[in-house]
Amino acid sequence: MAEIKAPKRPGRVTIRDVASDAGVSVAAVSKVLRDAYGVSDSLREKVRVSMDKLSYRPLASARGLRGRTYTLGILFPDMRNPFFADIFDGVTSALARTQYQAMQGVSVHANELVDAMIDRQMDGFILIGPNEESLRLVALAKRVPLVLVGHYEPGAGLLDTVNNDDQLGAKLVVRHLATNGYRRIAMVSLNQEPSTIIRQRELGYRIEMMEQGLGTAIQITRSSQTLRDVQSAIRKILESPDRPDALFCWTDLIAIEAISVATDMGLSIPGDIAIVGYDNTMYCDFAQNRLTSVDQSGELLGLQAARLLIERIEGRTEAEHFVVTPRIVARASSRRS
Amino acid sequence: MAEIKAPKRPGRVTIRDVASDAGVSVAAVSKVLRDAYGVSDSLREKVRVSMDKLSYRPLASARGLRGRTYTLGILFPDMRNPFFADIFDGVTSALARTQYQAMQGVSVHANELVDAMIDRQMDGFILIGPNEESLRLVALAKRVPLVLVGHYEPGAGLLDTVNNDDQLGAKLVVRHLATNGYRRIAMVSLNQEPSTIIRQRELGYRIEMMEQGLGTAIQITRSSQTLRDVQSAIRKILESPDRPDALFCWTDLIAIEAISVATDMGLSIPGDIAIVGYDNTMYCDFAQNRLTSVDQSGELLGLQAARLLIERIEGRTEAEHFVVTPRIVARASSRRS
DNA sequence: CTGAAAGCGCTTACAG
DNA sequence: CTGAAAGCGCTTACAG
Repeated sequence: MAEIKAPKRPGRVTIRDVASDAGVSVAAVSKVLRDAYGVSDSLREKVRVSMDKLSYRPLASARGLRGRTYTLGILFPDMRNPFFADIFDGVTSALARTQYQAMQGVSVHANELVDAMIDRQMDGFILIGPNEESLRLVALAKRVPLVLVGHYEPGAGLLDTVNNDDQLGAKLVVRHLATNGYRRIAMVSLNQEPSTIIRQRELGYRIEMMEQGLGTAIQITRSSQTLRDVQSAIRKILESPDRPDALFCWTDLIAIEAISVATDMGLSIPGDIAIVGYDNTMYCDFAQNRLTSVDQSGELLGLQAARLLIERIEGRTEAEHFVVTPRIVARASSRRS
Repeated sequence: MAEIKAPKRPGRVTIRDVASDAGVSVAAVSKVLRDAYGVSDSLREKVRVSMDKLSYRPLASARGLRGRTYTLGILFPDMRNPFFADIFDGVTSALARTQYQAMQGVSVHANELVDAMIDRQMDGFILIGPNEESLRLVALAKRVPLVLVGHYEPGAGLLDTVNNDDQLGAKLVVRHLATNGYRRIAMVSLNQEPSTIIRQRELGYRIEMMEQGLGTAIQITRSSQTLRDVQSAIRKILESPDRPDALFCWTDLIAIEAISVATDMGLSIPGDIAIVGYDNTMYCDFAQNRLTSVDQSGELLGLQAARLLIERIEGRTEAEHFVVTPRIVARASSRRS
């Protein structure tokens, strides 16, 4: 008739085991766990020893029921843009010496996934290049700590943002191309409406084209991100009678596809057409691409995003907006010999 | 003096709210949630209505404390290999109509991350190309449902595996190259010890080289995955006095780097050197690569992995090992004109 | 500084 | 078929 407490999670060491091993209360162990004050050094030491001895690991979801889970959600709009790996590297290194752990999610529309992650008690979120409307993002920030990478939301005091100066980046591209003698510079952009960074790049492109006296050559083509759409959009541009002599693509992956289409059509790069990307990903350096691109330090952006998010979670209430200055990295794809 | 129950999670609708709204017990709502039997249609209906009305979402971590969290961990060894995106697409589509949600993690060594994810109550794991030793993986499978993609573990009855026939894939490559007149076919492999799929590819390469009477030309170079190491390894191969006339790279990303190095050195592809990859990722099709590769249907692998994992979680105990037959996709990088 | 008790939002036996 | 109670592993006030 003994009371039977079947351990559901076989072998899992709980806070109770640690407490009894150390000869202290459960609450004391919890305090040591959270680095809370009000524990003597000797008690802390005893608990630490027991935790090590028993290889104790706190169950995040149990902690989350009252406090934090020390889990951050990092959301990407897709898995194929190589730039995101750079950002992720930054996040990883920022988290390395903390007790926070990153879980990633991938979804074109972050909304549902964020809800699912909130159900799973994430402490906060980094949204990379979110395709959501600003209003939704601001509403979300009311519920949970939020940092946006690649989305302008200057007015909002509820959330932090991390960006490069996209307008400047686009200007640098146009300036570089104009300096190299290109005139009919077209831009390949993205047709996702809420993307504020794309709009900034378009704006920078327009402004600098005017500045360079090339206003009449302004031509923006907006395409989805699917390989099929991108290819047909680019093909259409390159087949037009008044073919541009330079193509500014909003991200490297598109630029690489543009190189492919142009090559397929027998056009020489940069003789017949210059091609420039954005993000300066590893593919730019490959000899088959030699792609001029704008470096926006993805790793730095990721690092700052993680830092800002943790600060938020730990209590900061004023918004911070981190901006890095981009620089152009010229390669053969846009240099007239 | 009224009892104050401060709602910690402001605005969160709980199972209790639903129960009182529907006029039933908390246990009844839980049963509807879990699709458990022993609930009348009318009760179920009442509960459903209340859940919708209140926009109720169960808190996964609270569920996890006793039952499941309906969360799967998908672990990748890195974020830069484009093949993993194909696998992920398959996982995503398999999960679309289920209540399971995938969270991704990225880590060269899955071990620590899996522990962190177990702390976060994931119901099971898909490990993509794990770099862990078999013993550790088997031990892990004793603790939690586990499916391996890209790792052979035939003996183990505790875990499921999903693979393409890597040995056959490598044979197809050698056969294709030999048919196209290449003789000195070298292989660029990976120096990570526990990788069973790489060993299978090496084995297939060796066997088929012998088969083709090219045994004396067998040459395997093992490199790490860092850009730097890969480039210097390939450069060394291509600069050697008895330069191979074909390079079989264990994954597309390496092959693309090989194209870069060869191009840099002024070698023509496929005239001076043929290059073949593995995985048939989207980059193979680009005109600047035109890379021959082995298609192993990443999406199908991901789909099967997700299916097997859910089956495991829901009770299957015998192991299943899914194998897809690879096929070679020939492109210009290995075709002598 | 330390600990007993209540509670987070669910699920799980167990009665009825 | 339905529900009251105990419990999952933690944290949080609150006493002492």
